[in-house]
Amino acid sequence: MSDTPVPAAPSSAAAPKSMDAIMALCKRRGFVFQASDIYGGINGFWDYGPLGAQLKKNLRDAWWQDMVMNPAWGRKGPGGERVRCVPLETCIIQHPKVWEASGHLAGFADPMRKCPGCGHFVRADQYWDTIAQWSEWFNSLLQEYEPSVEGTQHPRINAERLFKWARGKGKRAAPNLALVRTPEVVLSFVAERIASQPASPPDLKEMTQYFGTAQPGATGLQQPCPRCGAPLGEPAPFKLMFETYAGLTQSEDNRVYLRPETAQGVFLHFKNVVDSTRVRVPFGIGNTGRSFRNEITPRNLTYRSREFEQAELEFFCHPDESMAWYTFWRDFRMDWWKSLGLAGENLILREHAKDELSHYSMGTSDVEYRFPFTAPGFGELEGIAHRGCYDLTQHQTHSKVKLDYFDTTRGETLPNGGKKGERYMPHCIEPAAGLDRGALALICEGYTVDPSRPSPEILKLHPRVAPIKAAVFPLMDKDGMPEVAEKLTDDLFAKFGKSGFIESDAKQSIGKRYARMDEAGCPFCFTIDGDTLKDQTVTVRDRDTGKQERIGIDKVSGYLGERLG
RNA sequence: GCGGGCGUAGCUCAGUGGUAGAGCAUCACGUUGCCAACGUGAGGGUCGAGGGUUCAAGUCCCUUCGCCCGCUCCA
Repeated sequence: MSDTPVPAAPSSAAAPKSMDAIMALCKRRGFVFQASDIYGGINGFWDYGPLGAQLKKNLRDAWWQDMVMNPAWGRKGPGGERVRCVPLETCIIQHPKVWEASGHLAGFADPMRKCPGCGHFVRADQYWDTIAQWSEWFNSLLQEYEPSVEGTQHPRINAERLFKWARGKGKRAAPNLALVRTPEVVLSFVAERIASQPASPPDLKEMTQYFGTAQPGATGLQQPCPRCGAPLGEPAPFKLMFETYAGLTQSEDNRVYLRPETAQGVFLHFKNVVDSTRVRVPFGIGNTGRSFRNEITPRNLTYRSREFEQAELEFFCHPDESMAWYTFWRDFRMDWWKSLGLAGENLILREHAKDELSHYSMGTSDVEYRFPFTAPGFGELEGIAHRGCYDLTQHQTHSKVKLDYFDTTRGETLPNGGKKGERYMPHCIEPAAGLDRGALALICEGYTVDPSRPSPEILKLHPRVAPIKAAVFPLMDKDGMPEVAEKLTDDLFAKFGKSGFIESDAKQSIGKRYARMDEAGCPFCFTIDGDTLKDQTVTVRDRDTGKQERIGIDKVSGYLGERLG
């Protein structure tokens, strides 16, 4: 160690963490590997190494514990009652009609049109909306039109102004637009069109297509790219759901889909759960599992991958209470992520604007984390959506099975003191978390470079999720210390092995062993030294501060138990 | 899908057509004994993959795969 003064570590806001350094650590220490690595990798798929697998399992277990087994840490719901949830585990492949009912099939099969000029994708069914709202050149060109003849949709054109636009502004805004490339030719086709059918002049849409077409006789009218003006290619369905076949033949009849979200499996069993479990609305059903989306652009390690794991709760309640439950879960989910170490300004709750909501949603919030690759912006960790009664209603309609609920605690009071009951379609609040994104956020948040320490890279994982719970080191590999260390290791394994590794290492210098544990995110190291043999005490070293204290060897498991949460 | 950058040891990277390299890490032995100590040694590479040019390719050309960044997409 040098004696030269070390400058204070820059604050996290001033120096964004290096994603490259985080990725190197992930691979070096076995958190994340590229899937099919030795075959060159496969785009959009990532595997977890030993530490990553355990980190993610700890995150999943924490979710399971805090959302299903002891929901919301025992917080009372809006009505003052205990929150009730039950677990469920549903298949990745479900009946294909499920995705028809949920809207995923239609939504996912949207034909996309690709621009050969700039590679831009446009949804075929939203072409005119897109061009009117987003296209710079279109809106610039629009200003060159004369006002339309009163009472018609047909703008009048002024060939001279359009020509000037094509030679000037158009060149920059829409370099590939036919009108810009060959204005004389295009304008002559337009003049021809107007002269041939004076009774029905071209409207704005037709005119726009003329401007995007170099040879209408040869190609027919084409639709120009909203970005660069080149004629868009043929619509092709862009399927965001993975497909396969269940059965002997690869026929249309046997086509099935890998689920793009776990939630639908839960809705399908709403009635089964009510009928088989003594639950009453309000209650929740929790489900974790893999989902699949054929993302166009997988990016940023596990942040957007094509196979990922969700942890979703579908919480069913009476429509009148739904907003209160929405608020309840939204606030709890934020607190939950904070409790795992994502405290501070890197975590925000973002309420969606009205125009951002799905047509059925009465409110949606995202828990968002400032990842190094999104900074200064944020990336979604979890969405908490008020889905109304949309899903149950959809499945009721498509399956023709009644999914409404008869609530015997509501309705008029009967003469005998009971309630008449009320039949209604429950509303659903859905906190849906991405476990891979969560694990990645924990790694990014924990990753710390402290140049003042001899081992600058530290992974400050919360003890509850840390894959290595503790390390036991004999200071020297002799004089009876290894034997004491081995006994303590066995003891800690028995007590804490279910939630993480207990490391033990006698090789190399103590500093090197501490440093290795810092980088792997191990929160506590217990060191057996010469004094241990005399007075039965060990030193505890804290990962985040490097500070040490001395405790009795018989107090170690209690000490650890308190802090692992 | 487009544009740009990159791909050489576990990690970070050098290598300017002519013998495959360094630091760190890993392992062994010795020394040391509370913060990546020191010494000596060892293992580890189809230079992402395939093809081409050349007497000769990590290096030049083509194709392809993957990662990163910017667009784009994200029901």
